[in-house]
Amino acid sequence: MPELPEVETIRRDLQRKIVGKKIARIQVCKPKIIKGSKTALNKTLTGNFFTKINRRGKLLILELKKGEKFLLIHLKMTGQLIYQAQGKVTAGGHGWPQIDKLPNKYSHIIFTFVDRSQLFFNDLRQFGYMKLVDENELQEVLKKFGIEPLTKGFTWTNFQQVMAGKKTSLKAVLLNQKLIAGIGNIYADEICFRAGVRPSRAVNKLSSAELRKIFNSCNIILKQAIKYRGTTFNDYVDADGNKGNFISRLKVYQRAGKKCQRCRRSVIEKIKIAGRGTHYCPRCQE
DNA sequence: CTTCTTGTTACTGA
DNA sequence: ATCAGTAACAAGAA
Repeated sequence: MPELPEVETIRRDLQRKIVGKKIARIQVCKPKIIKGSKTALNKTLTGNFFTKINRRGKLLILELKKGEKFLLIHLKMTGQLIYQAQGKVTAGGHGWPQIDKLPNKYSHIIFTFVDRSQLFFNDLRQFGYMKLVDENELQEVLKKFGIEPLTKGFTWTNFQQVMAGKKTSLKAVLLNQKLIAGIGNIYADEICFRAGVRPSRAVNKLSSAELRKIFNSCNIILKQAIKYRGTTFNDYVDADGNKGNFISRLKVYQRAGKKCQRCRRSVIEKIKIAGRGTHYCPRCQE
């Protein structure tokens, strides 16, 4: 699932690959992916180019020339953005092709640039979307996001303020995009493990020391995951179609029933919190 | 066949 | 106001 580290990896890839490249045409194979007017989107994008690729939480914000319009892209669970130069198979690594020949049956939107290179929006479950917005609409959307990890605003003081008085579980708070932006199910579990705190704990019952560990773990886990270009469990790939490498560093997520690598004694348990599968070590997490 | 998975929003009931 | 729980969206894996 693309969470902050995966979306950030794609953002950096696209920033390098498509900024300044003139769009020749857009094929909309699955209209429902586009929220709002399809003709307006087509008209605005064709012949235009992106000047900058930004991100807020798990949302990509592609800025168009003169900054008057923005293309929002959310990948939800199974969305992919894969860029290919004309006639080139860029995917692979170890000589094995990791993606199908594109477009495939999940390629719902296709951008073709004037140099004949292409950007494919693939989405198996079709939950992801694209939306064209103006500056005002963008600000409305951005208002709903909580503090952004790995930025200047993600301070210990702000973090404490966000957590203050929350009676709900730590897991629910970490997943709540209105409080902290960008953390999803994988990294929420990994952050709790690193902090040594059970995700089921009520936030208002956590000590200041525990909160501090959670704050530090947010920074370390997310930074590390970006360094490893994200986690591929099912569908996530970067803009070249390559898998992320963080999966080998996962300590609890998808390790239910396996021995904890830290204490080497307990077995990772899986329960449901806030409606989500939640993994933790009963010995390492209090 | 059923159940589970996940990001987000919407809705209901406490 | 605040929170928990669930349905919905879709498709595939087990």
